Amino acid sequence: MISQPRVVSRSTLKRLPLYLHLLEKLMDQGVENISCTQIAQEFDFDPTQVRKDLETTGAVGTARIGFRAATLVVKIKEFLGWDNAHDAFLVGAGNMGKALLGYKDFEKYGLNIVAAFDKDARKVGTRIFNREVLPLAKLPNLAGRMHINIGIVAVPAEYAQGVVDLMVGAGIRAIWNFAPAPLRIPEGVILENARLTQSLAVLTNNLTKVLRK
Amino acid sequence: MISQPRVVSRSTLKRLPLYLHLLEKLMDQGVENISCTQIAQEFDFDPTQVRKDLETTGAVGTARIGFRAATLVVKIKEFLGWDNAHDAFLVGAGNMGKALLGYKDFEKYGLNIVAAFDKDARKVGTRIFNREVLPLAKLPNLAGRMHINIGIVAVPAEYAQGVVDLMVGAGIRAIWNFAPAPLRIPEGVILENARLTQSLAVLTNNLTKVLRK
DNA sequence: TTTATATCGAGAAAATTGTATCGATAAAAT
DNA sequence: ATTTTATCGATACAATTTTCTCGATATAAA
Ligand SMILES: NC(=O)c1ccc[n+]([C@@H]2O[C@H](COP(=O)([O-])OP(=O)(O)OC[C@H]3O[C@@H](n4cnc5c(N)ncnc54)[C@H](O)[C@@H]3O)[C@@H](O)[C@H]2O)c1
Ligand SMILES: NC(=O)c1ccc[n+]([C@@H]2O[C@H](COP(=O)([O-])OP(=O)(O)OC[C@H]3O[C@@H](n4cnc5c(N)ncnc54)[C@H](O)[C@@H]3O)[C@@H](O)[C@H]2O)c1
Repeated sequence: MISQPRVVSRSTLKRLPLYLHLLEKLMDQGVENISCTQIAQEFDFDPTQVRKDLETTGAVGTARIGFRAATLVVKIKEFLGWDNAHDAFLVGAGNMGKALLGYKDFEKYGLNIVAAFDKDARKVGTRIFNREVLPLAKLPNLAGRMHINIGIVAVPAEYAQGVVDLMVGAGIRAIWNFAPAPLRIPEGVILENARLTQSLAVLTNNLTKVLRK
Repeated sequence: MISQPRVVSRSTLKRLPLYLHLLEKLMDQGVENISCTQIAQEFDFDPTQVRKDLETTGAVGTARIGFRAATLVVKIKEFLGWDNAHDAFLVGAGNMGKALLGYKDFEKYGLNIVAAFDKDARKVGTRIFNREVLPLAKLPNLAGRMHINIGIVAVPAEYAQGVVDLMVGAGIRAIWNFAPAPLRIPEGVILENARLTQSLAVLTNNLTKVLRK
């Protein structure tokens, strides 16, 4: 069995997908081996940092050669839980919900959205990117029967807590939240916020500083 | 003039929008003053951390009372550059592009997407959420004339670098990138990646760890 | 009025994260 | 065959970020 480090920093975790995207691109181009130095150059990171990040996945390299790209991809995917797809329910088939439903690459990232839910009667019964839009009332029962672990929240902020409570009650273990609202979850449930506004904040703050000069 | 601290950490910058969302919610409920302790409780942060974050915006509180919510909102928005809207161009009117075009709250966050561009002839000429979809060839000229500072990249990864080069050539100063590709930009241009897969990586890694137990 | 308490603001301490150094090793160059 | 070079892996060091401590202050309670 592979023994993994007990703690991984969030920063490391967030850099791993970057490496993965790069590795897949390079492999398409026929690259077989890659060094931390090369990876670091692509992102303007420190090579040692890359090495440490890769170390957490359990990958081992060889001096003067680097790491085998194929092995690295497998190791990173394993580590992130992207080797087996997790089935997920999405609630809120609005603009963002539709974009997520239409994103084919999620399968590569271990995410398989199997159904959507909405409270809008006009949306219920339609199909979006080949997934049925179901009434919210059906979520608890279905989530249990289908062993759904991941719930995606794409409803307006004021309804987000209600949706989360429903999901948690239905046995969902991990929540990916797109609403800009602080959510309360019970111990043991995983909450991850995909906050676009945080990213935007960094952008506009930097831009403002540059423009003020 | 308000003298701002020279350096703000990215972490602080990313927490500020969280506070802002909370403050706006609380103000709707009639709250006038709020302490760092209260804010910290909402997010499970350390109160001192919140106090330091708020300090960077130039806000000052009073002992035993806390901060005036209204002042805090203004200060944070000022600091993030969300007090005046920045006009932006969006390239790639696909699933994600449409979601972004349809997001009304961006105005609150200082972002005003004024036009969309796409290379797909079937999309060009249509309107999405009341914004025209224009051919890519028109971008350089229009960006200059309209003094566009922000470019949003929502095209598939393999085309992202090309779009960025076009934007930079057109004088765009800041790029918000949604494609999972490492991009090269010249000195002085701001690049911010809105990488959803990073957030997903944290979620699935945590979930995998829990499920393995 | 006096005392208790919550909070700010500043600075110190601790923890975390990132960077540099160095020996070992494997390939390439001489 | 020997030297040089690139890289890994381990460890030490540095920077940053978070958390703790404490005095000052403003309100509320006694
Ligand atoms: N669109 C974006 O680009 C964007 C960007 C950042 C954040 N977000 C956030 O994502 C969330 C969704 O945004 P959107 O643009 O898709 O909004 P939207 O209004 O287009 O869609 C919301 C959908 O949720 C449904 N809904 C509302 N309440 C519900 C409930 N209680 N149960 C089930 N369904 C419910 C609505 O019927 C609608 O279909 C919001 O919280 C928004 O702030 C969106
Ligand atoms: N949809 C999602 O939920 C999601 C999530 C994460 C990341 N992303 C990323 O966002 C980007 C867009 O994703 P999407 O789902 O909207 O894809 P999409 O295929 O739906 O849309 C892409 C759009 O870009 C246009 N386009 C392609 N090349 C172009 C070019 N050179 N110039 C101008 N327009 C061009 C296409 O015509 C299309 O309209 C991708 O890089 C994707 O990886 C999307």
